[in-house]
Amino acid sequence: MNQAERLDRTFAALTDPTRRAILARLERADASVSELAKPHAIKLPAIMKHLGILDDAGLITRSKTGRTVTVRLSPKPMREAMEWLRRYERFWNTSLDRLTAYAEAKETQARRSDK
Amino acid sequence: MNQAERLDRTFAALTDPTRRAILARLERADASVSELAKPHAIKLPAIMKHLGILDDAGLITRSKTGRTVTVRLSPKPMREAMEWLRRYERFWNTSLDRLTAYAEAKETQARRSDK
DNA sequence: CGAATACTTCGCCATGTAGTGAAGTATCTG
DNA sequence: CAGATACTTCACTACATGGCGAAGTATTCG
Repeated sequence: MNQAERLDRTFAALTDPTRRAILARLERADASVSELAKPHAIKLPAIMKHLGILDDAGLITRSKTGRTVTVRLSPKPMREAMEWLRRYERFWNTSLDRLTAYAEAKETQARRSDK
Repeated sequence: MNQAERLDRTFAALTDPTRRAILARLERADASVSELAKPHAIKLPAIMKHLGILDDAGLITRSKTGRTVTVRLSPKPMREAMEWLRRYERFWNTSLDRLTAYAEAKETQARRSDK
């Protein structure tokens, strides 16, 4: 799986509020499938699908002991996602005036080189 | 729109590689719709949908001058997304954490079996 | 053994996303 | 005015996601 695909799956996994809640819960401590399901109003099969998506994205690992499955956080892919976002830091730290000035300069430049 | 919805839309917008490429392009300079479309193998209507999704997520703004539309980056929602991810930094940075220790053990194990 | 527990899988439906070709609306340009 | 340019919208197909109830598989308890 390449970088683009990993980012696809990671961001996709993070789009759902139930999945973000599951990750936030796992940040505190490992949990079983039924413990993860308890706070949510949805049925187990839906939770299973969410766990499948989180697993595919590499954000959790699962291990079975007896009949209970322990889910653990494995947040490395989130780091990659965050590093992708970090590129835009300068935009949200720069004042709007400077940003607009920069944009307008670029636009003028672009028009000139077009002709 | 509340925080959860904004995160939903932001992460959803970032799942698609075409949209991430568009954002990366806009990071360098503002662009028209057709300029944004040029490097991609898909047709204009598909680009329009991507722009609609980026717009709904608040990641771009569009302004029409004559018949050309200038697209600008508006990355504030990305900051919120990044701040959500920052919570997990300790997991990928703290070597004393038991989960990280577990992950590293797994990795060492994997490397050993790779050789 | 039989029942309860903890998941897991199955089949189904509704909705959203990603793409297409075709047609429509403005706005320049010759 | 006619045609090219720059989008925009429409109608449609295909597939993934998110949910359900029902049924299945192990494991543990009484």
